[in-house]
Amino acid sequence: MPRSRTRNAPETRAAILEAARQRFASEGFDASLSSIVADAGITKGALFHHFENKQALYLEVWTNLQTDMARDTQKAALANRSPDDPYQAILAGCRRYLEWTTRPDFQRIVLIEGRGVLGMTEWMSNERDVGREVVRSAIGYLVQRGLIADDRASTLSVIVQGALHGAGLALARNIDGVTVDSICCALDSMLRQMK
Amino acid sequence: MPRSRTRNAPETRAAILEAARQRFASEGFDASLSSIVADAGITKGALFHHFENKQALYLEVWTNLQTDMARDTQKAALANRSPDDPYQAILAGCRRYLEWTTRPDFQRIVLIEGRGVLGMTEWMSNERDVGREVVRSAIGYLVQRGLIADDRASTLSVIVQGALHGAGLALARNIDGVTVDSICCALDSMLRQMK
DNA sequence: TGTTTTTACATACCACTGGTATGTTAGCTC
DNA sequence: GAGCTAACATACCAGTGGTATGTAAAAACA
Repeated sequence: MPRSRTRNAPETRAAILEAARQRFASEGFDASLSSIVADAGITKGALFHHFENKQALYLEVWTNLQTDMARDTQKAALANRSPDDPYQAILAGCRRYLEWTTRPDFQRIVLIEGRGVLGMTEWMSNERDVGREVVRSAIGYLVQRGLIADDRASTLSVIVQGALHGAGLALARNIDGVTVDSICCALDSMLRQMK
Repeated sequence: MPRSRTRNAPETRAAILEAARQRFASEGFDASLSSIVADAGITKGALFHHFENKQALYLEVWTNLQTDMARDTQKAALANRSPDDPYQAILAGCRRYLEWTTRPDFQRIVLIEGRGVLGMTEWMSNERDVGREVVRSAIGYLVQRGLIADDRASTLSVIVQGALHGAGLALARNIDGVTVDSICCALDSMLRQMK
């Protein structure tokens, strides 16, 4: 039933995004727009007024989750800086990231479906990969300290990001022998041995 | 136009799979079944006779690519065994895997869309992850040699797999400073320092 | 050999989807 | 207070995955 209250564009937009996040999290991209607009209490007209198409809506949900995670992860890292151990902060960020991978909406929307929905063009070419930027800046921090060679930073970044990604998925899948602690332990020695 | 030749189930099935692989590689899961059956020279009746639904068709295309890659990778590893350096074989396998990540169909179907299409249930719960088995057996080889602790094998496996995955995607995305050689070099030191 | 059953498709059709074209109304501008 | 625009609602459409049904050939069986 369409809402009777006076119009309020930002509120409507937020309602759509929230409904979409929940539907996409539970049913994936296949979640119908009809169900989303019903949850949001509006109609398809409103949805297509605020978003160009279904992909654009998904992109915004995906981006929001991604940036929230990045911000939170970076916050955790900064809060755990230690003057005599540069790795402490990064490892704290890793641990925080692993917490995010336990969130069902993050799992499905960011880890599982996102890349496929956004497609080759969106996902592969552009610089929307916020996670990579975070890892990259963490590695840059180690480069600054002289702990990693400058020309290896890019390669090590993608490897660390991939490792974190795989570890998060493994946690989500409850793979035997893989725990948050076992991962953090492995990452610890892995990072400290990188040069 | 439906084919006029006498019926041949395996051939029809193969034609569907081949047409599906090409369409899924170029247009993604959104590729319509109409276009696939047209390419294969049959009708939707035949397709739904051989496959339960679109997902099942995709699953088979995905599985075939995955197993082909696994076989090829393992072959490359075995062909490069060296009596005095156990890492040689594994690194050869890694290099071969990176070659696979340059194939457009492998990129899109396995690396990008697969996990999303198959969905949480198929992808997360079951043991269809052939890549993980390959990495796991490689790590198991190092465990046998006493180079890695047994209880760390699982965790290190998911990390190595994730690193390879991320590296492959980075190559596909042409990220600055990331080359096959830079990755192999990083993996080399990473593997040798694992314990 | 004649009959029945099953396999391997083709055809016709349907519910539903994302998306569009067209209203309609509240609020702001001048 | 006339005109314009933002913010929706409504009605509709082409195309989709999927199904129900038809059918001919092969295989199984008598």
